[in-house]
Amino acid sequence: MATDSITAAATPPLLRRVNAAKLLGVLSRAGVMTGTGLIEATGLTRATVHAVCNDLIEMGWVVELDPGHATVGRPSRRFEFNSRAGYVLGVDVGAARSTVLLADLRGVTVAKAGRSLAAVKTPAERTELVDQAIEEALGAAGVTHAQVLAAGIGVAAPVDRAGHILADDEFWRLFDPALGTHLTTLHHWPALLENDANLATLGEHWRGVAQNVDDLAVLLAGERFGSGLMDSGRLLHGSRGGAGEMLYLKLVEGVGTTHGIARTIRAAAATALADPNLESTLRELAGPVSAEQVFAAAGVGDVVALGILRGVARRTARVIATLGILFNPELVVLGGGVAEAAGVLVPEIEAELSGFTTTPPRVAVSSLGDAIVSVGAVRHALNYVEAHALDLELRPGG
Amino acid sequence: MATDSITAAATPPLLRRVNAAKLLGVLSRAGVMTGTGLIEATGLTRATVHAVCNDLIEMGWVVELDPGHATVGRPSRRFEFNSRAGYVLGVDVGAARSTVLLADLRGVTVAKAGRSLAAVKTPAERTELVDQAIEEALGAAGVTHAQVLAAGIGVAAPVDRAGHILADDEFWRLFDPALGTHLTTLHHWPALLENDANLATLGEHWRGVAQNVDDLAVLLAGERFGSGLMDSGRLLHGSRGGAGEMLYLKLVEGVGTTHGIARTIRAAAATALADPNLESTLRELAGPVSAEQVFAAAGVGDVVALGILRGVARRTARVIATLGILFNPELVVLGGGVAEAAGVLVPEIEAELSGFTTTPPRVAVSSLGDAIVSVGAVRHALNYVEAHALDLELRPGG
DNA sequence: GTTGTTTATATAGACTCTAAATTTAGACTC
DNA sequence: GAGTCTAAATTTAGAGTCTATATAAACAAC
Repeated sequence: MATDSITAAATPPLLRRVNAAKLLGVLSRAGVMTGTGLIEATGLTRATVHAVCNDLIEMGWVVELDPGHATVGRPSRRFEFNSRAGYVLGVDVGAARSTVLLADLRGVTVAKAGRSLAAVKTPAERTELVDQAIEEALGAAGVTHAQVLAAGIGVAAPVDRAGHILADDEFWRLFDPALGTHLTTLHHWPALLENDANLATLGEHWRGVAQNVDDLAVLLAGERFGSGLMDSGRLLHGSRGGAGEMLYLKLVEGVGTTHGIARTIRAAAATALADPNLESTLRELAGPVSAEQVFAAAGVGDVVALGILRGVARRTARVIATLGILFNPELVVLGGGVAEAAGVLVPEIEAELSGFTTTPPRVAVSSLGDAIVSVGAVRHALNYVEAHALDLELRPGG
Repeated sequence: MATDSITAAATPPLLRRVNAAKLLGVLSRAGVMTGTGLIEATGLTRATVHAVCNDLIEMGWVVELDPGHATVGRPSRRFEFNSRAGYVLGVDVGAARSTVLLADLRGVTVAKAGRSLAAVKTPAERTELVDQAIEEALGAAGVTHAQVLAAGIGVAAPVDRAGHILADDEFWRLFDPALGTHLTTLHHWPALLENDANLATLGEHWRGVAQNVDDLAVLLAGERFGSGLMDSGRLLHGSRGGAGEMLYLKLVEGVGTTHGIARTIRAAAATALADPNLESTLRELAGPVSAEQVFAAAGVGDVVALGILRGVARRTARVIATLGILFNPELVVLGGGVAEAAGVLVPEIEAELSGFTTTPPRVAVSSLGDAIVSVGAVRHALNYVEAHALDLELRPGG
């Protein structure tokens, strides 16, 4: 708004760029199209469509297939988006584990790898293990470094719009000061850092339960609450990448901490079993009770477990209520470690929500499981590739 | 993202549109520029600049001035943005009062009018009074209906991105079902509805204390808390226009209601004075104590008043903390009825905030006073005009 | 009045698109 | 198997946009 934007003047070649980008976008979503199909989809004339397609074939983004079997008339040229013109990486650098997805340009996963980070003691060790996972994924698919066009990297830290981890925050500065620069400089591709909850939001919007939902919140709810917020299809970042931070929960009645669902369940179970008068199948288990065990016990009717889950649902409803009222998303997606099991909480959560607002958001549980962040990281990288497609140089694989 | 957008193909005239829009934007911000200045600002060549300027002069958006006194060389053509090519209205339809600003295309106010809505009983009466204020402003400036290009209308209700008041909400449906359609159909200009807190945010961003701050929250804090949220220069709306709604405050410890600063102060004063043991200058006042009186008493050292304000500051800090943590704005602006007086609360609020987060937003008090919403409404209308400038037909005034 | 500087105007060339005419490739018909 | 039909590809002409360069104009200074 205030920018006097000395962006370049619009010259005739800009038209070709605009039309080429548009055609490539249409084709990448459709996969294969004929010339006539592209004419209808883009509004361009046949002459232009062919000229643009020839350009894109030259650049490597499009390949021409054998003409299809025409029923009548001259056979069409058939164009296919060259989804193997390059690859992207989606990397989730979690607290306990790093997951790497290697995907083609349509987002189809071609390799997967992971490393446990549980024993990591230094940032350098973590980076090394992440690199190992990346190399493993590339090796498994036979993809060279030069073929990778971008990598999305999810971290559990505030990341601003420029992809920088908030340096002011001492915790994260200790955590991984060099992860971003390391990955960006060591490899040939841009490493696009983003907050993990934001990537989870991109993931659900792209391939999860929030497709076609442009006003969205994703609540990572396993060990610690964190959220990603999307308004009109755009992720929020705030001034220092802190949007979605949930530390305010310590001010919310009936919530009090940012402890997530799994952690809250474990604590509640420990408290309940400390009371010798309560009878529960949970008592038969050896060692501390896990959240999964409580869900399982509730599934077979254990009264104590059901009581714990009811309390957790009510608490979670309060978390969702604050987000839902202030942001007004159409949908709140529960993700993170407990996502599948948390499905049983949804009815109770929704019932509770209606006590806080007359226009509550819908509540759903993630369908992406462990991959919620890494799938979003792939989408993040693809967004970059789509935005810069005509500027990137494609290199054929070895 | 999911849209297969059958937007029109990019044809050569699009270039002219792009360049004309850019040049007009530069000129509207600068006021008067020479051809050479426009060349530098736009990156276009002289031939193109002149061609575009001739087009814009033809359309009425630009006027050519007498050549300036050249120090050396051939005198430049001088072009001026024709800020009187049309006008916009900024209308604040508040609970108690409606304020109308009439502004030229650079946003300079050329007339002002208002009506009290205190005695209004029906929507039709309200609409009638708003219309009266509009007519008064137009009459005072000698501007005809045909010269008005757009009107921004602020209402204290959720308004979605399309400018529709949330119809589901029974309160607002009773309030003013037909205000939008009435104003749109009765006059020749588009009436662009928007939530009042959102307009306040536009206003502060444009002409208030938040200039150059693109991650911003404005907290209307007079009788009832309401907020407008801006991320990266864009207003948030949520799925049904409810973004910024603060009903969640009833779940926040130490807040409990959406009652604003003025209302909270009055209630605290009444409570304090009910205790016969407390000595205070407030006791000498006749009738119920107003918020202004408490601010005044505190200003002269009244201990009870100071205690009330301290409590209000702490409560307000909790409101700002929730917004500040979840949204991470760079700045939170306090606006509404108590804005000027609330300046004295800021130090206490900021001190309190640092107890909730290590990265609190800055806190400031609105500089726009009563006009916060109507100024934003003018900006909202101007945004529309700028976006559609080349499609609008300008009509000379009578 | 001549010179110098800056700007305005005119012309030529390049790139882009559309629109319309022409050609082509395959299927179908007799 | 030659002719016909159809849809698509290709070619050609025309219009709009920009830049770059050359030429003309207006004013100041000497």
